[in-house]
Amino acid sequence: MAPPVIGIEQNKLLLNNFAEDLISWHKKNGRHNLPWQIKISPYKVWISEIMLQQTQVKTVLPYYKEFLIKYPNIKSLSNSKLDDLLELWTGLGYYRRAENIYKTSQILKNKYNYIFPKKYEDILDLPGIGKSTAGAILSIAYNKKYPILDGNVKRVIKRYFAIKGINDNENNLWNISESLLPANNNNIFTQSIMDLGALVCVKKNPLCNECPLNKKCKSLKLKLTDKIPEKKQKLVKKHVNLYLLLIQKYESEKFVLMKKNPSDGIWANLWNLPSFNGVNEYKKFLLSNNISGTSSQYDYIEHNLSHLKLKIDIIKVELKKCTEVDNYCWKNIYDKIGSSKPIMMIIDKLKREQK
DNA sequence: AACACGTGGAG
DNA sequence: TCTCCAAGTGT
Repeated sequence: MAPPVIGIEQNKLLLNNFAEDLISWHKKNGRHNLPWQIKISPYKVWISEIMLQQTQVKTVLPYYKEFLIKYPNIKSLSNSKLDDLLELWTGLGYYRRAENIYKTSQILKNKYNYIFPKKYEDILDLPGIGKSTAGAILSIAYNKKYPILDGNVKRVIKRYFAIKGINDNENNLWNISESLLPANNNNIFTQSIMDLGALVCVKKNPLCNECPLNKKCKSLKLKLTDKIPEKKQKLVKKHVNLYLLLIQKYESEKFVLMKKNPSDGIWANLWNLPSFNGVNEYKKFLLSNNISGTSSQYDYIEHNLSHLKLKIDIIKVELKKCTEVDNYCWKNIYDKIGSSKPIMMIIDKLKREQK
C-alpha cells in the first residue's frame, strides 16, 4: 500500500511565498549567534554539521568550541592524529564521525590542497558526508541551491503537507525539500527552515500561532499537528552482557591494562579495558596470560545505546607481581584518551578513590 | 532495506 | 524513571 503522495502540482498554492515567509520570520526569530554562524566558512559548516548529526545543539556547543580552538582550519586539522580527534570526541558519541573527519582531512590535504571542494559530487564523496550534510555545506557556505533533509526539515514538510506514514518516502521528501528552495538566499533559507523546525515546529506542542506558515499548513488545518509526523514503532533493544577487567599495574595503581578497540563495531578505535562476553571467556584470558590474583566485583553499569542495552560487570583483579600482556598496554589513567562513556566512568571512579 | 552506530536533552 | 529522538551516514 503506497503512502499518500503529495502531488507537488496540486500543492503549488502551498509553495507560494513559502521561502519568503520563512526567511522574513527568520530575520527576527532565528538563531544568528551560534559559533558556526560567525564568519561562516565551508570548514566551519562541515565540522558543525558532522557534530550535529543526531546530536542536539546544546550538546555540540562545547565540543565544537574546543575543536575550533585546536583545529582552526583545514591545514591544522590535517596534521592531527585520529587518536587526538577521538580524545576530543569522547562523550559525544557516534565516534565514526571523528574517524570520517580524520579521513576527510587527509583527502582535503592530498587531493584538494587544503581547499574545501565546491562541487556537489566531490563533497558527497567525502567520508561522513551524505546528501543532507552536502546540501547544508553547499547552501549555507556557498549559497548554492541545494536542499537538505534533516529531522527538522522532515518534520516541517510532513506537517505542512500533512504527509502521513512512518516509512519515509525519502525520494518524495527530497523532491519536496528541493521544490521549496528559493531562487536566491539559499544560505539563509536553509538556516530558516532548520530554525523553524528547531524552535517552532517542534515535535511536541508546536507553537503554531507563532509559525510564519500557519496560514497554509495542511496539518494545522486538519488538526493533525500532534499526529504528524507519525511515530515510528520502537525497536526492542537486545540485552548484552559484558565483562570488563580492571587490572592495575603491580608497580603503580595509576596504570591500567587497556587495549584499543578494533576499527569496526561499537566504540571503534577507542581505548577499552579487557572486554569479554562471558565469565568463561575472561577466565580463559587470565589463565592463558598467566595472570593470577584475587578477582572481585568492582562495579556494575547498565549502559543504553540506541540499539543495545549493555549490562556491564567490572571485575577487579588484584595482581601480585609484575605482568605484561600481549596486545595490551598499561595506560596512565591521568592521561587523556579517547574512550567510551562506561570506560570514562570507571576511570573517574578510580581517580576519586585514589585521592 | 533494515540495521549499526552513542549520548544526553526534554517531557 | 521511562521514553522518544536529535542539523544522518555507511553498509
